[in-house]
Amino acid sequence: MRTEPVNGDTPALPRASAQPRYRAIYEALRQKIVSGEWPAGHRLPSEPELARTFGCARMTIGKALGALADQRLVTRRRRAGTTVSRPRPQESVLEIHDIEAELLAAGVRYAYRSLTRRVRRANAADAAALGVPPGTPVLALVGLHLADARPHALEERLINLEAVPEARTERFIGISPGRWLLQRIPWTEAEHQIGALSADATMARRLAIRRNTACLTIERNTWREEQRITHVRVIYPYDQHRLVARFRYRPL
Amino acid sequence: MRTEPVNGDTPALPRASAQPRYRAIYEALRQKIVSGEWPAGHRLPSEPELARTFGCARMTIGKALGALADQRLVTRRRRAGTTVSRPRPQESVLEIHDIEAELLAAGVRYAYRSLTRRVRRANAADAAALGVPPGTPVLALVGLHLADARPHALEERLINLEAVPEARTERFIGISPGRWLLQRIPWTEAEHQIGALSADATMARRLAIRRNTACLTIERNTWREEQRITHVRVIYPYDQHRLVARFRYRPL
DNA sequence: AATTATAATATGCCTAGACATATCGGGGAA
DNA sequence: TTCCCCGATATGTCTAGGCATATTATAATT
Repeated sequence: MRTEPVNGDTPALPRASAQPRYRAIYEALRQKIVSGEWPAGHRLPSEPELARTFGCARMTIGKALGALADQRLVTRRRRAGTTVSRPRPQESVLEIHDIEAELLAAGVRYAYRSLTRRVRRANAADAAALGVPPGTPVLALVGLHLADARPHALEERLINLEAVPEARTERFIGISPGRWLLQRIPWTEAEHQIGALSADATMARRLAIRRNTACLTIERNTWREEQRITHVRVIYPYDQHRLVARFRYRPL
Repeated sequence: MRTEPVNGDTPALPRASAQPRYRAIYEALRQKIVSGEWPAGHRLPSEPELARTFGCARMTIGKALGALADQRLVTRRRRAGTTVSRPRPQESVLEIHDIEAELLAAGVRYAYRSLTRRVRRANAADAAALGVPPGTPVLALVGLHLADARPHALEERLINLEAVPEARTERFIGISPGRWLLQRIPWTEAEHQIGALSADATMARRLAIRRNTACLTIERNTWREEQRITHVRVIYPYDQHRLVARFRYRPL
């Protein structure tokens, strides 16, 4: 297929084409699949065969097929070969962003206002939410994310002071606790729960909305290896905010 | 570092260890980062250096470093080298599953009940939701996802009949429209919006909940290449359902 | 001092060949 | 027939070496 030998015995791709070879192959194979020419269950040619067809080394084919497998477009099994997957399950991923970054990206003036701040030993509720033994020292924060000086989201946060002792004296002036934590602690695991609730009187007052307005809630737990770092619940008035995510086929 | 030569001149890893070498290297480097031994901004040794240290080929190191880069733990730039990234942004991904698969996984009896079904030419609202010109033939469906014979979620769906003409005569008995579509059409792109709303009278009746209950909504648009396939809005009573997602560091 | 060429360096991509491993099929033994 | 072993096959991983390209540091020039 390819017809441009170069110097040496292994032509190292003097391509005028801007994209690497494995990607061109990835695109070509992907096209066969999404066009329907290769339906679900169709078996692709073997790596050595494709290598002959495309005139490249087997490893290059392997890289392209590996990418297709990463995208779940094909399934690969030794001896059985590579087959087109069933249409992908109705399952996708939603990115959950840092509120501050999100607002800044939208060109809005962002601020965080701390409402309450308490250092205490974890009570039963704290212990359950944060997943630490009762009595563990925690920092409990409530604050407001402001967009152009208007309430945008309400945040209720617990920080495990055993994991982050520096937080005990931090005042969170001009920086949100989320940002502050991220500049210090890399998390290795996170759990999210998304739900809905009707605003109670306190939430309504703080967010400047009517009582019983339907709100979106996001709870997030983060770990660093085995240690719990923080638990946070963010409450968004539904009419001001929607989580949006778009998933196009990633061109690698 | 490695001390077991094999036959030939290129020992092809007769490892007793179950994991491939590039993964062991990935783990070793990752440990340095998440432990804090290599803080953000730290520059890693170059590929040739690491290859000497670990006693393997440069390509194997490249695979391990590439994996770290995929996980956003490091940043790689030519000539500049590989550096430890800033702690990852507060951003994550949430998996949105097929309702049916989700319920089955939870060991619950699942059923779909069709409530209304209309074939029509797209009115203004249809056209806006589905993103097709007004007048395009569409199939409008409303149905209920049942868990153990109790209402679990309400689904409002539009299907573009130009993209999926077979849907015109399909009755969706015993199979949900989502499932049915997925068995036919692979989608290549999807957009999700998550929001909250208060149940109106109709929703409340269909879902057997009280009016004004806060509900979670998920809207999803899917494309196949450039063509719109379907638009769906699913409404979950908040007290019956939460979206949960957990993200641990993926061991490759 | 500011700008521009140049060399060095680290990653990115590729090749050809090799051994490793899972698994599918078929043939032979119980 | 049923079970087990064994060869064939396709992918998984690895090596050693090479050219390509972006970027940075340095030297030369204006």
